[in-house]
Amino acid sequence: MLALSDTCRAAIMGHGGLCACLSPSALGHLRAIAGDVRIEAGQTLFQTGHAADALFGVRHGAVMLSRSLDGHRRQILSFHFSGDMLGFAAEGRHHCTATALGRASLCRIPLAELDQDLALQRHVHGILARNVGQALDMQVRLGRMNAAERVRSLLNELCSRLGGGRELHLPMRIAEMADYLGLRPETVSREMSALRQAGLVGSFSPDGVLAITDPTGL
Amino acid sequence: MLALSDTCRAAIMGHGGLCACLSPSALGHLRAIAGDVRIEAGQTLFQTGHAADALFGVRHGAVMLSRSLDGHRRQILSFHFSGDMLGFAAEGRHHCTATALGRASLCRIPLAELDQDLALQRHVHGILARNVGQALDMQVRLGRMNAAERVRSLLNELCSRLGGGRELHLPMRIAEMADYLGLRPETVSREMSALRQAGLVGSFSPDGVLAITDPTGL
DNA sequence: CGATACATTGAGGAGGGTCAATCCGGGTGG
DNA sequence: CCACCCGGATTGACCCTCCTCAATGTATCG
Repeated sequence: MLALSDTCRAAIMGHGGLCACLSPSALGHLRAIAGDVRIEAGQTLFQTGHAADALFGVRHGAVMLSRSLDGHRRQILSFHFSGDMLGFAAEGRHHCTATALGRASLCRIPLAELDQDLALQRHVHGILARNVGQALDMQVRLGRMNAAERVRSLLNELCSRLGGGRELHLPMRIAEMADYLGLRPETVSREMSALRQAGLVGSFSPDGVLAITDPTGL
Repeated sequence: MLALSDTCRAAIMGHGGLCACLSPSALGHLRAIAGDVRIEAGQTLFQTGHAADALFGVRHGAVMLSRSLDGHRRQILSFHFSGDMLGFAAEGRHHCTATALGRASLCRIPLAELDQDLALQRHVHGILARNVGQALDMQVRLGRMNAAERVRSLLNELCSRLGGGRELHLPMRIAEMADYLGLRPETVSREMSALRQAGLVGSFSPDGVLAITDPTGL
């Protein structure tokens, strides 16, 4: 098992990552206080309304945050990959549910520990501010983009966040993309087919690998 | 002119307000560092991309945050009323534009001052976390609600935030509601008419006053 | 009193939802 | 090794919600 600092450094994210831009001494402290969590695909890390007593950093795998409306309408709020943080809550209660998209491992930083560390606290504040910015991006997507634009912008986002050049490894299924974009799975599939016919992407293999034929064209 | 503490105390908001839950001594300090800003209807407080060097608290009036897509598609991200804070930015740049809905007065807290005050900083962190929660509410609205549900939830939100019992004073026009809800003005108007015919709301006078006939029915 | 700005209402059309059939790859069991 | 099954992606046909465009109503202001 890799040490916390190693796994977090391994994350490419220049921004948004927790450990990426911490000093060695701060990293040492963080390693001392951070716990370890592993969850299987589909399991939840926390649920809406649960008490929030820790922040989490994704080491490996992918986690999604979601909320459901009257039980059968689901809105996926965000995807979190290696190096990303999640678990921010207001008034001590989680306002969404965190579910693993595949097997995932995370580090766990108790809020009590966070209160002790001023530098870490400021760092987390910056991450939180960026989270707000991403939430606003989503509002524009959901409020003012049509289906084709939504799918393209999602692929763009995933390309830049997951890297991987011409092979985009999607950790989620069409159904999750749809619930993230405010669309139906059929609509997402149709738009993907349109992109394929336009020569921008290749085939979408069932193990989640999508070939990006024309990265700039997206 | 009212003193800062007075005007902020006047704000009813139990949560989300800046001054509401500060101790008298903290309030004194805040009054010492906070500046004063007044803007006319339609004027902007800051714009996307501008350097962010201060937070703002609404004293009187209403302010909206918005972002525009290719110039002619606008998404309104949030409305801010008396007692609300705005101006949170990531990496020192504003990621949206703040526009006054009517004549508005605000207090201005330089970020440099904020760095000095630990208690205030923690307080602001809490407000920021709540802002994230509201942004997630919007994602559910925009992604998974139909037109009727969006309009009703907006009216509900405004009722609870603006108070005023059976007379809801709307500081924005139909066009702004539409750009907030991801709809067209005509659609919002139609849904309002439907609520009127259902007996839930009364007439919508051109000065922005909407009679709430059945507050619980919403 | 006309002019302007905005809300309202109507008619028609398009985008995306809904439902159902089909396809496709992988796993299972004979 | 092959038939079968199963979950999910794909595709098609149809329909409904919301958008679009245009006309009308209405209050405010010069």
